[in-house]
Amino acid sequence: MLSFVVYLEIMARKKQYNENEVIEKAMHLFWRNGYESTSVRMLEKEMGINQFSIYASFKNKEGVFLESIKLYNKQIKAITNTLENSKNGVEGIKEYFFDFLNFSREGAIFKGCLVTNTVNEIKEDSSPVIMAALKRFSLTIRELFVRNLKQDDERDVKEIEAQADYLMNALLGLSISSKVFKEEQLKDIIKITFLHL
Amino acid sequence: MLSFVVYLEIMARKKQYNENEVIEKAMHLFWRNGYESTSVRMLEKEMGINQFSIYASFKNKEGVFLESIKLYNKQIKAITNTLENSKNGVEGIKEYFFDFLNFSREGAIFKGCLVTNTVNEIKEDSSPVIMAALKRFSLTIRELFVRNLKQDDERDVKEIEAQADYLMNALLGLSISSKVFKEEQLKDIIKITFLHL
DNA sequence: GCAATAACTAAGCGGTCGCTTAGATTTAAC
DNA sequence: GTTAAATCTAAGCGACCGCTTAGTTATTGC
Repeated sequence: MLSFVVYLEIMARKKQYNENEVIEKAMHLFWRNGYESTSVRMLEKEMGINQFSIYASFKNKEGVFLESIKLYNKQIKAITNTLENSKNGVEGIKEYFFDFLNFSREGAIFKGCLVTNTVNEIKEDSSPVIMAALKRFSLTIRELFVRNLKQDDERDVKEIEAQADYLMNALLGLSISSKVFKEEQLKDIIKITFLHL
Repeated sequence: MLSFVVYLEIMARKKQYNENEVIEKAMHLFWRNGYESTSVRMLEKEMGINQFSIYASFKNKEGVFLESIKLYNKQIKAITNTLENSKNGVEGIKEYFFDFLNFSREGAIFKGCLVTNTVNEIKEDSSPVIMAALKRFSLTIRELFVRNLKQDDERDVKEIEAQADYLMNALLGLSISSKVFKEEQLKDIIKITFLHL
């Protein structure tokens, strides 16, 4: 405890990097490459700092990734907020789908969803902490869908739950499709997805 | 050339395993674990043969995987044939979705689609041969969807193409969803997917 | 039985992985 | 200027990766 106070009082050499800035770079690398196939050596180069600094700041590779998801969450909040504040039911969800497409775009190519990409790659029992964080993220989105579906009051609870699952399925699919299909196709997919809701 | 004749005439020790049998085991391992995180040591144990034998029979790890896809194709042919022979348009595709769910089941858990799982994991430029095989597979399925959609003659070509993309998106989603959602939810997702087609 | 040959076992190759450590360098307090 | 502490660089740790090779074993034709 005392050592903590001492730590605060005596400052030695300053960090030569900003932790938020280097995480931003790490996040984009994970986003493009996935978790497993992003090595610490690659992170080193992309973040512009030595391995020692990576481990000093974020404990381990998993720590870097968890911070990357936090940042991802923060950035995607711009569009989830729009959804959260929308009062136009299904139409609001549809807009979220289009917003997500834009969000996942990097120039002409689509990177999909960082979370979905990683869920597909990670084994539950080898990375339980990461898996838990990813599931938490997905559930949040699904709850937003449920909330918006309730705004159109002709639906009963059971129907809403099933439709939320249907929408999650479409969104998960979109995360893969966006790497294969062209933009025009993706937009048409979204249109058809919402035709009968 | 002559050496080939000699090779046929003089048989030495016999292989102590059946190549088809060991590929079946390899395929299921890849299906459960994905390509990258299935190591040759794991294949060794699962296939019940030494690394030397693996490389002698299939050249390398990629070769084992390509043979696994071939087998996967052969096995899934049971349900794609049903789709190919169906004459009831959209209804036939819907049945394919349900058939696929059953096909991807291993007891209580769903393993998704071997092809989709791997597409998600592989980087195009690091495994171009595998990627090409996977894309070929996906296109075949999509073409079957188009064929069946044409059977209901009220659609024009442009609509059919868009609907085929929509269905592929749903199927890709299902491959992920099946690892997260319960069976009852998955079936409801399929039902809603086909509501308005 | 004997020589030839293919299939086996097991050890090991170079390379990369996530992560740690030894030692030099920068900062701050006195 | 001296000392203490945090941060840097760079080398290296053990483990695992895909793959190969040396040497043994089983099967064949004669």
